[in-house]
Amino acid sequence: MRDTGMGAGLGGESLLFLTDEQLRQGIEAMFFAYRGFTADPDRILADLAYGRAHHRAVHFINRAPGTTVNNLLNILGVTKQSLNRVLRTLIADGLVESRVGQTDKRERHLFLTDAGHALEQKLSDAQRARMRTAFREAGPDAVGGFRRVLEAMMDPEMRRAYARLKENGS
Amino acid sequence: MRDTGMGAGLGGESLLFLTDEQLRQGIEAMFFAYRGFTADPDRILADLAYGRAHHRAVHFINRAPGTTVNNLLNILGVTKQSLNRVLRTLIADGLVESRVGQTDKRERHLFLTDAGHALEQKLSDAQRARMRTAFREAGPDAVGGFRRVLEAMMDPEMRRAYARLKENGS
DNA sequence: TTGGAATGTCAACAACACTGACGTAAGCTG
DNA sequence: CAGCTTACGTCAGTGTTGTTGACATTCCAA
Repeated sequence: MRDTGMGAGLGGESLLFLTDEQLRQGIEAMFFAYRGFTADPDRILADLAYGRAHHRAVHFINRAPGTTVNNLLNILGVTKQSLNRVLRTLIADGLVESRVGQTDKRERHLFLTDAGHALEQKLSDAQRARMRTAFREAGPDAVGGFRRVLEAMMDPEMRRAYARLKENGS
Repeated sequence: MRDTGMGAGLGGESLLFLTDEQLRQGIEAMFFAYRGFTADPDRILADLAYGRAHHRAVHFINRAPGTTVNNLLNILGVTKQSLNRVLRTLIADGLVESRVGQTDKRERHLFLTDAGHALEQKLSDAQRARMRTAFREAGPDAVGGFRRVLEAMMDPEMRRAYARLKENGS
């Protein structure tokens, strides 16, 4: 509060992007964009009697193969009961394999089966296609800004999880 | 397909942001950021026995006072039955007023009451605070890119709705 | 004026989140 | 070894939010 905008050595006029109206537009942009973001996978999932929760599980198991249930729980931010319902169907349908840990036998390590990889591919192809189009349309500079704002919007804990996954993938 | 990246006169190296890995990171950034985006209002709503759907309804009624149920339906992208349940509780609790249309008596025009405005203020204060922090952290250029990418990610119909709201607010 | 389209409401159901309680197996610690 | 904790799974119950289906009201046009 009581920030007149001259604190960080920024000229007052460059703070136009912090007006309430600009912030509201950012909020609405997030809302509408997220709908587009999930629309394509949702259509695919609807035919398979799966939902968004299954998509998320498959995505992160693919991203971090061998991850434990607890780890996945923290990333997804749901209760174990909720995740368990999803994992049970994925394992029953042969998309995910759960292996007892070698060093710690209490842990279950999760892997995608071939069928699981096929679904993951199908879902992420659709989602990446939209992301690719959006990135191409907006250009490289915009993509950098996009990523910086999103990162700043995350809870600190999620920012760490996100950073860990980034290292994982590169 | 078969786009070698030289089409629009861009050098090959500036297309690094379109690699699968970059796209995956964009996807995960959206996922984690959206969680942060909704976290603060969710906390407030939990105490009031309301959910995200109530927040969305209140937000857009505030944004376009007098809007019809049908109009709100299109913006929110849910069935009228789903919206109706939410509106019913909001009206019963005295946060929203529903007035029968003058020219077309089938329509209901929606308005926030004083109590409704108070809730909207409380929710959007929290959400704007996070957005403001993120915008400030990322800087004005990043905000422009953020908005451009999000806009490109929307379904065309939602992009139009978004543009209409923007004009409305300015 | 009659029949269809548009608008909105009520009822029932499914997906997915939550809490709370409990059970089992495995690891850790005094 | 005994007792505590951790990791995972499950059962039962509840709430929000989405869905379809059926229906009433109102408007408009043939």
